[in-house]
This record gives sequence, C-alpha cells and structure tokens, in this order.
Amino acid sequence: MPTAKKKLTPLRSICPIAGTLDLIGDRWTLLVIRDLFRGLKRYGEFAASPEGIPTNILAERLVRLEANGIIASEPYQKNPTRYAYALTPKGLSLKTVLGALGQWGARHVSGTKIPAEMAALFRET
Amino acid sequence: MPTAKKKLTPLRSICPIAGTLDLIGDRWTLLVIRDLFRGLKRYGEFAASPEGIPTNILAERLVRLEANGIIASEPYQKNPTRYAYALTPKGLSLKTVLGALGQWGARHVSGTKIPAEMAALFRET
DNA sequence: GACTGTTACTTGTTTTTTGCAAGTGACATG
DNA sequence: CATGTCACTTGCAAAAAACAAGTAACAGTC
Repeated sequence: MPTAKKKLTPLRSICPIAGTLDLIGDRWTLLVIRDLFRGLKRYGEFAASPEGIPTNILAERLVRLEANGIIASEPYQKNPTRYAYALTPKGLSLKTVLGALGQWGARHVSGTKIPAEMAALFRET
Repeated sequence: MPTAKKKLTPLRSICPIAGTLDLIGDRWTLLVIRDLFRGLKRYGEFAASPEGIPTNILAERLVRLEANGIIASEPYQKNPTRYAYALTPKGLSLKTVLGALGQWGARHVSGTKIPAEMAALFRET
C-alpha cells in the first residue's frame, strides 16, 4: 500500500450529511468510487479515467479511502508489490449516493450521458 | 442579488456523476442546499449553521447556485434590497442526493446523528 | 546485458481555493 | 445621533489542487 500519512479530520458538525461530505465530499473521491463500481481495480486504471485525476491526488485519496474503511487493498504481485483496490461493504453501500448523483446529472446537467457500462448503477434497487 | 461574476465551468467529462459533482461537489454547496431543505431562507441563517461556512464562500455559492438554476432569489425588503433564497424544482430534485448522503452518514460516520428537524429528508419517497 | 517500456507511485513547484478577519452601506431602534 | 443588525465585500494568509518530473522494480527486446 502507498505511504500512509496520519491526518485527523474532525467532523464539522453532527449532521450526517456534513459527516459524509467530510469523508468523501471533495472534487475527486466520488469519482474514484464510481470507477470501483465500474469494475476498475488498479492505480493505472483510475488514472486513465476521462476526468484525468492528478496522480498525487489519486494516491492520497486511495490512502484515505482505505484508512476510512471504504476500500481495501490486496497485493496482486510481488517485487514490486502492487495492490488492487476493491470496495468494502461500507463502500458498496455508497451505491445509492452514486445512483442519486448520476440520475440527477443525467436529468439536469446538459452534456452528460449515461454510459452503457454504468447503467447498472442507475437502476432502482 | 449579490454581484455576479462570470465563470465558465467546463465539465470534466460526459459522466453524469462527474457533471453533478462539477456543479455541487465541493465542501460547502450541498450544506447550503441542505439548509434550504430545512427551511432556511436568508444569508444570515445559512451563516449561522453549525458548520460555520465562511461568509465569502457563502456569498459566492449563492451566486453560483442561482446562476445554475438550483436556487432562486426574491427580494423581501427594499433599501437596502435583501433577498430570500429558495430551491427551484431543479434544486428540489436534489432531495434524493441529500437523502442518500444523510442515510449513509447516519449509518457509517460515527459521531453523527439525525436531527428531528431533518427527519423528513430521510424518509423514503 | 544495455536499452526501452510499463506500472505505481513520489517529489517539487505553481496556481487556485479556502478560511479568517475586518470593513461597508443601508437602514431600524432607543 | 449613537448603537446595532443584516447582508454582504475585501484583503491576506494558509491549505489544497494542478502540473510536471522523477524514481524504483521489474519485463521484454535486441
């Protein structure tokens, strides 16, 4: 796993919406989670997504998501050890959030389009 | 209405999730929208929320939300003209997003608690 | 076995955004 | 007319993001 730096993130309030945003409410984190739902697993795959996340940001977000128990990493090779990332149950339960964001965007943000590969995320459960 | 500065925000991709995040995916915007769902209407009320949004950020977000058709402002007094803000239908349709974020937070972010005043947001529709 | 390429990061610097404090204009109240 | 309030605006320091390079450990080619 990448270098883990300790960083406290005290919650801004007891509001559960604010609490969620404190964990994943930045410009990039939810896009990494979206990619995990799409089946991507490796650093290079995330980096290749069309939004073009800066690599240092990606590395930091992966560390943070794992520290918060939203993703887990497992080595898939040695020398050098490389890790594949996957959503934990906690991360998987963000599906409703991604679904709501995606449906709203498809309806209200012009220029967006639901890719076929992502249709599963948008089906009602 | 506050001073409107033109600012282009080209979408990072055609993904509807990314598109939504480009509009409202920052540290503060969704908290303002939450406050509107809670019934708050005025600048001072938003500023008094427990998270303590910086006032310059609040002013800028109100302008942006109105420019994007998510909120609308109406004068409630003259000299000086003061505006009350309300969600448009487009803004109201973010309820599912807020609901999903809140439910996830209530379940997975320790230290959060659903205030009674906010319970309506969390009921399934 | 030196050379090229790939993967997964790390490091350094610039630019942008945020956060904080203080200031301003137009009143309303005492 | 002095003080207070409300809704902002402005200035500046601090933090985060963006961009560009660099690095380590191989694997494959010549």
